[in-house]
Amino acid sequence: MLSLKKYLTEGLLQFTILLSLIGVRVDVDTYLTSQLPPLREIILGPSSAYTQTQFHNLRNTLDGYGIHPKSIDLDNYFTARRLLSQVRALDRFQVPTTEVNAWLVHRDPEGSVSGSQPSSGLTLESSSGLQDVTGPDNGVRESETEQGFSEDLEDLGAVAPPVSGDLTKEDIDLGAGREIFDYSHRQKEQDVDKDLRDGAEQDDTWSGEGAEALARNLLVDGETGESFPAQVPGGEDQTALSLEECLRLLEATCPFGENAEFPADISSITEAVPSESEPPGLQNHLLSPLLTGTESPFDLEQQWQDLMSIMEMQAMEVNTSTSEILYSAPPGDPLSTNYSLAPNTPINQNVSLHQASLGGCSQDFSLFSPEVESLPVASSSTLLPLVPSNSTSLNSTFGSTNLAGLFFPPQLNGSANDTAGPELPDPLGGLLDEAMLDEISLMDLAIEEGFNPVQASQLEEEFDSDSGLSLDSSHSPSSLSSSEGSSSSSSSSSSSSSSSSSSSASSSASSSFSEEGAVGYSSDSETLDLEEAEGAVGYQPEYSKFCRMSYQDPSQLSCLPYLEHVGHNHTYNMAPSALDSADLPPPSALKKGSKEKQADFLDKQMSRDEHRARAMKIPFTNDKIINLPVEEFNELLSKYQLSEAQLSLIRDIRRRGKNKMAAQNCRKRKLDTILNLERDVEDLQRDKARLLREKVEFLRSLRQMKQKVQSLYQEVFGRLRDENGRPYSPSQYALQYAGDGSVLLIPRTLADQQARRQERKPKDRRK
DNA sequence: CTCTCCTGTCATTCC
DNA sequence: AAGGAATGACAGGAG
Repeated sequence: MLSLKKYLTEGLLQFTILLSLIGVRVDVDTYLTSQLPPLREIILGPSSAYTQTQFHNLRNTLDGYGIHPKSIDLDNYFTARRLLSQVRALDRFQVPTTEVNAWLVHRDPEGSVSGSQPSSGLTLESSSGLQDVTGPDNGVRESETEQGFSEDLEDLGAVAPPVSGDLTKEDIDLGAGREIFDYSHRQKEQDVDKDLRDGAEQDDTWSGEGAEALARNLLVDGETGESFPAQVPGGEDQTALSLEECLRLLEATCPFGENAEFPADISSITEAVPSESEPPGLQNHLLSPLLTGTESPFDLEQQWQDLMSIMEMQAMEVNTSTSEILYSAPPGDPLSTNYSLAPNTPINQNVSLHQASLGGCSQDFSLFSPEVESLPVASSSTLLPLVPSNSTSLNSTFGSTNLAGLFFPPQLNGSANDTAGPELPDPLGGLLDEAMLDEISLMDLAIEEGFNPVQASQLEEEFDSDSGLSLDSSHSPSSLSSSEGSSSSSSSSSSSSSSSSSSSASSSASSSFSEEGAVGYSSDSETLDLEEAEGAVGYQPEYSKFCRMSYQDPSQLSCLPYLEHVGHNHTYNMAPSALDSADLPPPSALKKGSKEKQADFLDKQMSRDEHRARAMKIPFTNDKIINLPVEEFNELLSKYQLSEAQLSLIRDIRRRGKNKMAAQNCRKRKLDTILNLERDVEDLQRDKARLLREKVEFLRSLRQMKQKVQSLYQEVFGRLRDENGRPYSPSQYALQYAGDGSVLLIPRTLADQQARRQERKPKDRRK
């Protein structure tokens, strides 16, 4: 039931967004499967914030080091882990890890405010890709971390000082019988309030100590700076190729070896082919695994995926400029096969040839350039006719015309395929068919999903400008409260260490507690003085503004030892112990004047409940009322002889105080949820863009390989002679590749039938 | 004056 | 059953 509810509330929303991003059918699937854990986290809630747990138990058992299950810190932890995992999972199967990052506990809280939130909120992509994604470890969500820990000052600063007029309404809501709050009570209450204002000068506790900003957490630049030299096939050598060599090449299904001959104007086709040649050894390295089989050792895959991931992150921010590096496959990368094409490689009896193509593919990835991104849309329409035509017009001429069509630049962008396609005799049989089908499917995908790079960029803009998702976290209360959290932690944690009375794990002893416990109930005279001071000063909104949104949780603070050493106080306008001072007996040597302002501050920090409590002469602080564990709270109540009205007020104060904190936490969680979603959207957008780029590159290389195979085919076929020394007619004969790699010269009709057969298989399979 | 945002509060549900 | 967390809804203050 719980999961269902959560799913329906948070999860469904996230899932919807994710689905819309993922699209209908994506080759992303292969990646998403590997992203399952993060995806599930996204769907079911990125953090514990969406899972209700037994906080009481947890809080009581975590014994001082407990991260509040709902705390933003835990959110940070999970978010960081999730994002990191997502990054890792982008290109490989995710191996869940259980390591706990040290930054979680020991991170400098201050760095968060400037380090992470502003960047994440305003410019969600401000940092480099690697930084951005690996950032969580460093500071993506640090501010929230500390916010989650510090909630102790909520009564000190988060409350706008009330005017006494509010009391009338609230008195009715106090839960006590209305008769309790009769006019005399109310009158007295208001009088007390007034007196409090006048006497606020006695409060001398606001130190206003300037807090030191903690050393900022610097985002560690995760960029490796590694450069992976693109491996370029050196197959452009213009050497004479004998028929035997051609056949050998074809048989070896390695048409792109060094010795492969290409027509002189091949350069016009592969305009982006780098001219540099590569060492033969490397070439062999690249090709050898392709010839051996499809199996891909996991370690190799792992390395490859890691490499891809790293390079991906680098290329992400540089966009397409560096993407050519991205796909310079390391030696032996049959993994590229699995990477994207393997699911779409139904080239049944041409396995080896296909692998060779992939090898070339990986080599040709270096050809990728931004301009290519315009290719898929253009070529998709032109390549489509190839599929049916391959099987039907096999008898059409195959020769010089096709050669010309193949090797002229128009071929590259597919325009030549428009005309050449129907005429192609499909000498390559199922190979090209399948490849074409794959390509077309990819193209279709690109079209139907709007994977046009331009559209992708538009999409990004759209998301960036989405008012619903883009939040300026630098202005968000969370970032504001983060500093306060650290500051408040200093006051409360230090005092809590001194207050051994409330040493239980859930004790929320703040400074007021220990002091209060020692001092006890303040005298009436003090109260009166404070009340006088209260009436003297008007409301100053600045204070409430600076002091609001304090999500501090005293219990968490007391449970975090490292915060005890944070000697900062960012509560510039907030009296660290406003409540305490109010209850403390007035210092005898209290000077009026300078102290008066502080008293005003203090008075304005007081919430309505505090005023009420004072008016009702509640003998302990609201902080205590709210934050004490139930047992201690009841114990406290039993110590005093309290009237029914007082008890009722106390319980109301406790209830409201608890609820106030809960509301703050709730809102914070909401905000975090939105930010998480925002971040997830960014990640998915990046993934999407990356996949789009990869797809474009794959298509491009595939096309190039097809052309090369075509040219080789024609080269070989053109050199074949019958027993009379005459060339074979392309309309009557065709070369066919057998499963064992041999090449046969068969009649065209037979080739037609086989091609048709192979064409149907994938179609049926796709249904 | 209106709108928006923030915050506190209440009611309710759930654990 | 009580305590409390979570959250939607509402109101009021402030800009």
